[in-house]
Amino acid sequence: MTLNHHSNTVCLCPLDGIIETIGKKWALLLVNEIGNHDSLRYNNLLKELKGISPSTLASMLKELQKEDIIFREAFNEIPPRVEYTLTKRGKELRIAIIPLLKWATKKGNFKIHCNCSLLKK
Amino acid sequence: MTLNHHSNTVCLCPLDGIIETIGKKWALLLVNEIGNHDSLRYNNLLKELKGISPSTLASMLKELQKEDIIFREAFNEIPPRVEYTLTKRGKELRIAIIPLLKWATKKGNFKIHCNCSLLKK
DNA sequence: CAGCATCCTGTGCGATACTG
DNA sequence: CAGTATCGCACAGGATGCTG
Repeated sequence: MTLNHHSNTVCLCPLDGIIETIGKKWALLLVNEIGNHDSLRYNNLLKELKGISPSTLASMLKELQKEDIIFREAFNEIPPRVEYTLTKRGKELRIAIIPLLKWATKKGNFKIHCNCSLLKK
Repeated sequence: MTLNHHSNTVCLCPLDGIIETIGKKWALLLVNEIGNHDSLRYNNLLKELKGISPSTLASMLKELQKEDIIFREAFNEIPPRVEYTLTKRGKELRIAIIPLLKWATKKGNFKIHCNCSLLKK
């Protein structure tokens, strides 16, 4: 994806690269789910995100780690334990998408009913 | 994509469905390009969005029309003329992604250099 | 428990040629 | 000019079974 610079117009260059990650089917759901729980483990995520497959979850987790959005902490125990949390950047992302959520709720003439506390402010 | 409702947490239900469109490779670039020019024609878009193929452009245009993000106006002339503009909803989308753009510019310790006027406010 | 390896399907998307 | 039709590839992502 090639993005241009224009001083008098909006450019999307900052999104270059990150859109491929953020736009993926489970990316934001994953970020949100972890954010809602502070910390989550692999099998928890597998259950909470109904429908995601192990392989897909694993690859998304890696990708989001690489983008410094989530943090992986492994404990040397038996059985093994791994906790996923949002990084500072990940928490900021969660905030940054709120306008987009608000936009999405206004569809045509009707408004999608949603109980999200953050959308009511 | 299945999204849950939780009253005390952030939910992504509003994004259900729309993410599949917005997250696509050319979607935001297309919205932005049209927004920057007020109005654009098919072949203009083909040139401005360097690298997009005719078929991809055509399918994206259709999808964005269906989502009420862009508007297609055909003139009965020879040769044929078709103008694409942003709908009200499309213009709002363009504004709604600015926080996301700002977020994306802050990558780790360095800041992406970008000349976008809207990002400097 | 937390994944990885493997296989398989759907589809996003590019290239090119053609049409009303 | 504004697309459509056809082909082909790459990859997202599901299902299942295996491993440290």
